[in-house]
Order: sequence, then structure tokens, then C-alpha cells
Amino acid sequence: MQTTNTTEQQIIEAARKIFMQRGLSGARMQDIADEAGINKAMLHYYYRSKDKLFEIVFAEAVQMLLGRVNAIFAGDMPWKEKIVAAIDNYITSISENPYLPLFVLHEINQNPERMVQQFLHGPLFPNLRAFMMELAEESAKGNIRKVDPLQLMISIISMCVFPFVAKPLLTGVFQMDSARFSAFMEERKSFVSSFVLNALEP
Amino acid sequence: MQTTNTTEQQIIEAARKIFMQRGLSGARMQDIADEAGINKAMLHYYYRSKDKLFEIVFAEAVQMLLGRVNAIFAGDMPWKEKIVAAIDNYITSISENPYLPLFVLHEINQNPERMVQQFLHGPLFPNLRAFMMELAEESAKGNIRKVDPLQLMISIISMCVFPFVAKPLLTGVFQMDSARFSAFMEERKSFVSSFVLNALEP
DNA sequence: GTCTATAACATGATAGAC
DNA sequence: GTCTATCATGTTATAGAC
Repeated sequence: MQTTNTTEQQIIEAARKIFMQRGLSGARMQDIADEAGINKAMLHYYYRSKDKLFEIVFAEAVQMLLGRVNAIFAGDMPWKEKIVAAIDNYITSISENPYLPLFVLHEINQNPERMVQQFLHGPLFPNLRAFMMELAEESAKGNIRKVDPLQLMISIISMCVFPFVAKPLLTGVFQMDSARFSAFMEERKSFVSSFVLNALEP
Repeated sequence: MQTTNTTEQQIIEAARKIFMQRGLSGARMQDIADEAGINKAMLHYYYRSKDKLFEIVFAEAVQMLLGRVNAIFAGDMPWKEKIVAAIDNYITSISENPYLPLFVLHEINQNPERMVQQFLHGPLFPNLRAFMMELAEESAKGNIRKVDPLQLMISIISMCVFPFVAKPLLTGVFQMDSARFSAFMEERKSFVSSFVLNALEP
């Protein structure tokens, strides 16, 4: 995050906030202008159209969400430590931006073609693939229970991300307030780690 | 699902389809009218306003999503069988309506107050709470590893629901087509069951 | 670069004939 | 009940003064 308060930056930050909360179809250019503390016409002066502005915010969001997944499986720790570190890092990083996953998932569903572009420039998740290969090897060697690495991978991601996506539902159903939810996610780091490692014991 | 093709029903079905795909702010009354094969004015004749129509579709969707969770933990099987059955049932039922979870989650985020109403009339998930109590007991007796039942519960739900919510992302990242994804979710039933039971072994 | 005013269009909702 | 025509409003985008 830059602290340079250039007008372009103010606009992008305002757009990020409004688009993330309300989505493309729910966001109003007036809301973004108000949030940025400038005139509505300025948005068009700097970024031409609502769609152009959205495209920038969305591409950045996809990078944050997916780039993070790959980065988290970087390094060459032993696989157990890698799982623990990845879960810890991912929950921490989403906590800092809890709207991000639902925003991206919703907008992809609205327009799946948008993803195609992202994947052309984007990473092919080399670290993630390497980690899945490693799991397959450990599985073959009998060090861990025989599992489909893809199923395992998606399970780990599900357990980390879904609670954020479903936060208002979960806090409603299980009668948590916001502080209780934060504590729950903090505890969740060690819960998921143990849960996964136990499940993998041969 | 009724087969009575009364106009009211046609409208509700059309509204369900359009709202689920595009959300409240993305849906157009014209789209709903087209989908129902009737005139736009008829929508207002039968349901007064867009908000009224949405309220009906949304309330119904929440019931489908949450009522199902509770129903799935009904019955008095032994807890292991109950876990297996619940996972199997939940994945099957969401497969039949894959847009449902993301729709509900997105709209709750747009307007969390909407949920309050739903919980007043809605169920308090007696079966779910009973099951969590049972887990706590088994945990105390040493029959299963000591775990927080709430963390476990949310993990199970996460692993079943999240792949549907993230379908376009997962199929993109892991290069699956739609058929491959269906097969993946079918295999997932037994994967998640085994995964959870293994993790709970003392 | 920044503002006000306004054009151009989309959309929810209603009036009124049949 | 169903339709066409239209209103009223909201929203993106641009023109033009400063």
C-alpha cells in the first residue's frame, strides 16, 4: 500500500472499497467519487469508464487471492511444516482482507470469461503443483495415508477460505459476535493444521 | 417442484433463475419477464415490486440451504454413519442446485439485516446442536480425538460447500472441464468422509 | 485538473385500453 | 388478466467553463 495521495491512487482505493463491498452491478460511480472525496467527472477523466475501473480492481484482487495461494507454498521446508505454515499464512492474509474471496468468486460467476485473461498473464501455480507432487511421493512411500493430492489441496483451501466467505451466516447460525469470530479464526489455524496432519497419518 | 403452470409459478421460477444467476442488483425485471415468457407489467401485477419478488426467492433459498443442513443431521444413526450420510447427502443436494450457496452468501453480505428476519421464523438447528453435543461426549469418553465440535462442524460444511462456490476458479486453476468437476465432486463424497473419520481417530 | 450542467440511456413502476 | 405506452427516476458518460 502506497501512502502517495495522488488522485489516481485515491480513486483506485475508493473503487476497491466500493466494488469489493457491492460488486460491479451494485456499485455506483457516485459512491466511488464520494468515497474518494472528489467529483464524479474525475473518475471518467482518469479511468474512462466504470468497466475500465472495475477491470483494474478485479485483476488486482485475483492476483492477491491466487498469487497468495502460490506464494504460501513456496520455500523448501519439510512437507508437514509447509502445511502448517501455509494454513497459518493464508488465514492471516485473508483476515486482513476478508471481503476479497467472496468478491472474486461472485464476479467470476457473473462473467467467467474474465478469468481467461487473468490466466494468460497469471501464474500457473508452480509451487502448488510441486507441493502436490511431493504429497503424491510421500503417499507412495507410505509416509502418509494414500490420498488424492487434489482433493487434499482443495480441502485445505476450503477450510481456510470458506469461513470468511460464510461469515455472516456462521455468526448468525452459531450466535457469534465479530470478536468471537476473530478468535475462532485464530484458533482455527492450529485446528486445521492438526486436523489435516492427523487425517494424513498412515 | 410443482408442475402447475400457473402464471404466479412461472414468474417465481423465472425470478429464481435470474436472481440466482445475477443477484439482486444484477437482475433486470425485463430478464425475468422474458424468462417467464410474459410481459414485464405482469410482474408488478402479481408481486408489486422487484424487492417483494426478491424477498420471496431469497427466503426460499435460505430455507433450502440451511434447512438442508439441519435435516441432514436428523435420524439416530451412530455418529460415524451420521457423518458419512450427512456428507453424501449435502454434496448430492447442492449438486442439484449449485448456484444456491454463492447466491445466498453474496446477498447476505450485501444486506446482513435480511438474515435477522430469516432467523426469527427459521429453525435453530436442533439436530445440528444435538450432533455437536454428541461429538463432545464421544470426545470426553476418548472415543474420538479431542476437538472443538464447532471447528469440526464448520470444517465439514466448508469441505462440502466451498468447491461449488469456487467452481469456476477451481476448474480454471486445475484445468478441469465441467464433466471432470462433477466426477471430482462424486469422488469427494468418500474422500471427505474418510478424511474426517481418519482425523478423528484417537 | 477540477468543477457544474446536462445529455443519453436504462430501469422500475404505473396508467389505461382491451 | 394481459397488453402497450409512458412516466419518473437513477445512472453512466460527456461537454464546456474555469
